Amino acid sequence: MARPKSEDKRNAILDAATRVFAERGLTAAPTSEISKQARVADGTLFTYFKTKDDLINALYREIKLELADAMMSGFPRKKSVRTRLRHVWDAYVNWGVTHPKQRNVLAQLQVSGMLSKESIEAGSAPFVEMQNTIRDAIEQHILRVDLPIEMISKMLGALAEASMDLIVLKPAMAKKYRDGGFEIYWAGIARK
Amino acid sequence: MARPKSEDKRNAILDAATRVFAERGLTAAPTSEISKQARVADGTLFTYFKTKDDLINALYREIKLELADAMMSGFPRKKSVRTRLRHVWDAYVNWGVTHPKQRNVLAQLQVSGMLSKESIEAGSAPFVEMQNTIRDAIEQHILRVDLPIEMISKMLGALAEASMDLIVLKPAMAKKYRDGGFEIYWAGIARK
DNA sequence: CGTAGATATCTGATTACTCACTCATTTATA
DNA sequence: TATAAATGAGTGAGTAATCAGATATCTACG
Repeated sequence: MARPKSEDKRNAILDAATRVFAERGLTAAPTSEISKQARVADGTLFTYFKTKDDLINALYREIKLELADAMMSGFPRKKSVRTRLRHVWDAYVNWGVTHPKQRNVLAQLQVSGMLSKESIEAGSAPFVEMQNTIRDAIEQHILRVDLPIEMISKMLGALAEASMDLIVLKPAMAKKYRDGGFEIYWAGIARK
Repeated sequence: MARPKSEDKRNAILDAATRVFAERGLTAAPTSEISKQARVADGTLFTYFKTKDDLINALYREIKLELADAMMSGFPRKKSVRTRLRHVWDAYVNWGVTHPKQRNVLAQLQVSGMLSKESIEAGSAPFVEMQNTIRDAIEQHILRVDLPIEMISKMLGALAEASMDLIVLKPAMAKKYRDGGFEIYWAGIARK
């Protein structure tokens, strides 16, 4: 290899893409604006990502990985189910509130229909540990027996996202929303 | 007025827009494709909606109104809080499942940043009765006192949307998801 | 009832513009 | 010195919106 690709440039492009996508929307954002903000020439973007679609898929994987890192670092494997879920909840909500652009882009990506099967698969891979926690919980009869496993994780995501929306709207109430959200979740899924 | 605009044509355009937006995405959808599917000339679209942006905002209001109709028709004003919320839940979930394109477009619109303040206001106006129900419930101490009112409605929306996603994924489990979703919601917000 | 005129809609070719991507040339690194 | 990356003007494919001419519908009047 005569001249290697630069990891820095790749990251600069992904960073710029996050900003521009968040600001202008996935399809309305011109690649020229992304290369400009990344301080590379228009053509350079295409040596790192063959097409805009490629860039979008790569960005999705990148952000998902970041999120998984944030959620799974310090995961209390040995603690109670409630504690483990609470950890996931807090890490998720805190990440979302502190990374609004990434969260926004992720939301756009998930409804865009531009993600390949492979990207979607790759994106959900880092979250297996959470799935295991929930399986555990069901086997231990801590949760209502009549709830399918996929509901438990889906509802956590839904309520956490809703809590983030509220926190962004009224940051002063952050603690109340974060705690209250988890209370609703836990009371909703746990056995009496 | 020499020649009146036709309500039929307007509706045909809005209908076509729903289909095309759902299929191709808000910004990727060409107005020419919309006029084609509506069986009017390219120019005609612009006598009914000055700009594409106008069309988008009008469509948002239209769909929101439909949804409000579906949710509030047959609303059991005199029944218990639980029954009233259950009515709203079922109507919402059923509408979403039977109107997947409208639901998809609505989701796109809400994160698009293309909606005017007026449209957003107009869109939420028809849902006041639901807000009143929740206010009632809080005053009657049926719900946990520590939950802010905006959380109650936000979480209903979030859990209902999540339930719809699951139903679309596995239609055979529709009843289980719809009932289970509401159970989680009610157990989450109600006093013990 | 029928006709004329006024006015607005309808049409689709055209316009002005934007964008993803290419490519010939220059530059940096193994 | 060989090779790949970097550059940015250029290309072709689209796109929202316009506009001049054709057409439909309304009102007024005989």
